[in-house]
Amino acid sequence: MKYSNATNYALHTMVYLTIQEGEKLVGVQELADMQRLSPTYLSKILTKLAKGGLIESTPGAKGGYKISRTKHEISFLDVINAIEGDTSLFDCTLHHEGCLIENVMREAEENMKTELKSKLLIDIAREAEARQFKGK
Amino acid sequence: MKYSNATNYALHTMVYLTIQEGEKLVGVQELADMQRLSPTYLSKILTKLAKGGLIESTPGAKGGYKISRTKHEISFLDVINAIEGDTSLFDCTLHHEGCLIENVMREAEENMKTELKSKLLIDIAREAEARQFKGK
DNA sequence: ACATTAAAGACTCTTAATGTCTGTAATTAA
DNA sequence: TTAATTACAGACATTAAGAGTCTTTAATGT
Ligand code: SF4
Ligand code: SF4
Repeated sequence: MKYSNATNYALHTMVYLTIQEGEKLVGVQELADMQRLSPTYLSKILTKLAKGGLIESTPGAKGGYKISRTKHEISFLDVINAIEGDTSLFDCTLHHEGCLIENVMREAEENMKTELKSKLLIDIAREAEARQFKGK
Repeated sequence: MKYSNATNYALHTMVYLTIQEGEKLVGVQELADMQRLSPTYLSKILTKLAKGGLIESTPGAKGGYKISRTKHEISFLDVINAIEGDTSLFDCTLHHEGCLIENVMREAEENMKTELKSKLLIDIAREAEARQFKGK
């Protein structure tokens, strides 16, 4: 029970794209080099992010990816959901009416997700930039 | 990224054992029937719970399982950890100094876990009994 | 036209989860 | 002492998901 590596790659990618300035397009090659991944593999992850509306892609020469226009609202949860899907961690298919076990699990998971929803990429990106500026 | 079925089985088993009265021993056969599982498979799960100190086993004829003496302190988190291990959900092996991504993920996970730690089996068991009593 | 780039899909490989089967050791009952 | 019952351990098979590669297609700019 772990988050997939793909989620990790997606988060790195998203932070990287968030930091980019202006409308500059970044190709999958650059993103893959940064994380030492195969471009084709990362490509699938990027497609998921694009389908989730978190990034925008431009095909063709000089094409690439850039962060979505909703840049300032994208949370960690958004990224995770785009990759992992937004299914519940605890999946009892039976769903008995008013199940106490499900209630506990769901509530706990909810606590995690509200936290992930409150953390925005833009904040992390700013913090990362600030550190770099301080030379730390 | 889901909790394993084993965790589900473990939770049901633990609630069931918590509800048992006195020191009555319950065999794996009964526990397996209850959940419509193969006894041998459930046996492995029970062994994990026993190793985790959540239940106590007695071998031999008339043997079986009963809830641990720490009955009143066992939380959902205890059960989950006994089955899934207590590793982190987000496993970046690199662990860069002061990583912002890890910080966010760890904090969110912590929120879930504190919730799971606060929920005790005994409370769920009591609630379940109360419902039964009310005929609901 | 040609080079570049994202997108899609088929495919393989690896790993973890799920589950079965068989045998062993401990305990009780006869 | 023997037999039945039960937990425990380990080998094994099956399945499902994740991780990753390769090839082809479509879109875009030069
Ligand atoms: S009681 Fe809850 S967890 Fe158990 S089978 Fe029913 S719905 Fe699932
Ligand atoms: S920055 Fe954080 S998440 Fe990324 S590789 Fe380093 S430790 Fe892992």
